[in-house]
Amino acid sequence: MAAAKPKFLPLYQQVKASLIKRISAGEWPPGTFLPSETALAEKYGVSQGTLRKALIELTNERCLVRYQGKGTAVATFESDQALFRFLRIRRKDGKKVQPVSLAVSARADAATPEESKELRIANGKRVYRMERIRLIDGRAVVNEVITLPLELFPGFDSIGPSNLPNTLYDLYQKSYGVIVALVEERLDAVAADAADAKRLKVPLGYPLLRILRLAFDLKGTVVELRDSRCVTDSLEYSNEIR
Amino acid sequence: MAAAKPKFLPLYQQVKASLIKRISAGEWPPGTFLPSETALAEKYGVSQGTLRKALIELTNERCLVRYQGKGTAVATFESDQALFRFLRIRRKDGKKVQPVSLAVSARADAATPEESKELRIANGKRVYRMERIRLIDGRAVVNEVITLPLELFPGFDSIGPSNLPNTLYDLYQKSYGVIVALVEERLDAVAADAADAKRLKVPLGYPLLRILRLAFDLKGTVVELRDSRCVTDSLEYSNEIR
DNA sequence: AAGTGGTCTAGACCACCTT
DNA sequence: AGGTGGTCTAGACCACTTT
Repeated sequence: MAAAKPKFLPLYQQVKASLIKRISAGEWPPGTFLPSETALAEKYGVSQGTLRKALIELTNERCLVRYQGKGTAVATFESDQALFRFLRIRRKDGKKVQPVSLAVSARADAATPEESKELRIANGKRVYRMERIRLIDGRAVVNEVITLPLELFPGFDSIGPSNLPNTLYDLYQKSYGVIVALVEERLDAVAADAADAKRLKVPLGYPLLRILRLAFDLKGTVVELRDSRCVTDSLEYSNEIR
Repeated sequence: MAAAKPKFLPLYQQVKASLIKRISAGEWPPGTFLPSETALAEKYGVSQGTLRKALIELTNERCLVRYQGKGTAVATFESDQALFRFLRIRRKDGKKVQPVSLAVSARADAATPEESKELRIANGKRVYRMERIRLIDGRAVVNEVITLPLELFPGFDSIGPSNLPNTLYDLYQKSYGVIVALVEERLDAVAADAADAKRLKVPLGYPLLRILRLAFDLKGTVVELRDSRCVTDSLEYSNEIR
């Protein structure tokens, strides 16, 4: 292309940024296919190789899925791979687990100072707060509080506590167009408090693995705060660092 | 119908495998530069683009570092970025820490059944076992046991316990050509035992974050087992999932 | 000015999926 | 057979580092 640009940003980065914007805007809903490489490349006025580079980066970032012979689709949270993408809890023998969730409470409320800070919203803004227990093999092993900024999830409080699905990220994406692209987790060891002891049926002071999670969308906005306290008798948190 | 799958390995993957082999063999020691893309491409009889694809993958896997205008070098563990690559422990305010190590004991021994299993070596093979404490801000916060298969580190037992450097991976690489390319960590919460209590100056039963780490080299061989038990009063384990 | 990696192009062919 | 993404090539030009 002959457009003289004072920009330093490589062409494929510009294309990538544009694609992120269009995907975020819902131009291609989750699970649907983008136009082919050749078609997109022509629309953008770049070569197929340049466009491909943008698509490959978005694929590496789990935003797209490419199928040889079929096309390129916007990623969903439905596939098995995606389901376990953010779930680092495993059995100590290495086997994967699919926890069952049990809602304890769920309601809209004003954000606590800590929630405001973590979610990066103004103090006292309205949030939706869910408490739930997660069971593995019928035993309560996770005591969890999930907080959402209501601004990003209008009408979320009209969903009854008992109607919440097991996999929330799929709901966020399908109903609100909120795509969780990155989570940040901070772990430490804590002693079980009275609520933990009651809900998880462990003695007071029992060592729990605490996981504080922040979820970010494609543009880097914080979309969820999650505080999980886990009994790790038969479970462990598994991580790979390359 | 047992359809024999015709193995099709792309050219750039073959080149990549060959480069891994040559780097592992020490043909280009850590920190030194490889021949230029054009030179390597000609030697392999492939196009520059194909060779570049191999180099870029190795760069993504932190095995190489590419400098525009200068060349491509074998990565080391010296840079600040590399130093913190496997260190996920941070202060709770997010600040990085550089722990100081204090050797408690270090000696060769026969592998315990658990060590054999984790290191994937025959039962009773000789290992080198190091116990150490790690201090942050002068306070003992990590109680750690590190086990190495002596076969991979001949003569390691001749290093005195007090001569061990703070950053072991740099030593592995420089003295034994062992490049740690990937670590796998499994975390849980445990209660402090008598040894923990004494060394970390916490009450018996105090909640500790336990990190079991396996380190792998470029070819996927287990090269180190590390069992760390951490006081997380002012520290946390930080992780990002994409 | 020369050499390196980084971007971009255009075209060929291969592997895979669908019709 | 036709379309899709995956690999491979050859060449051009740009950005950066060194001489």
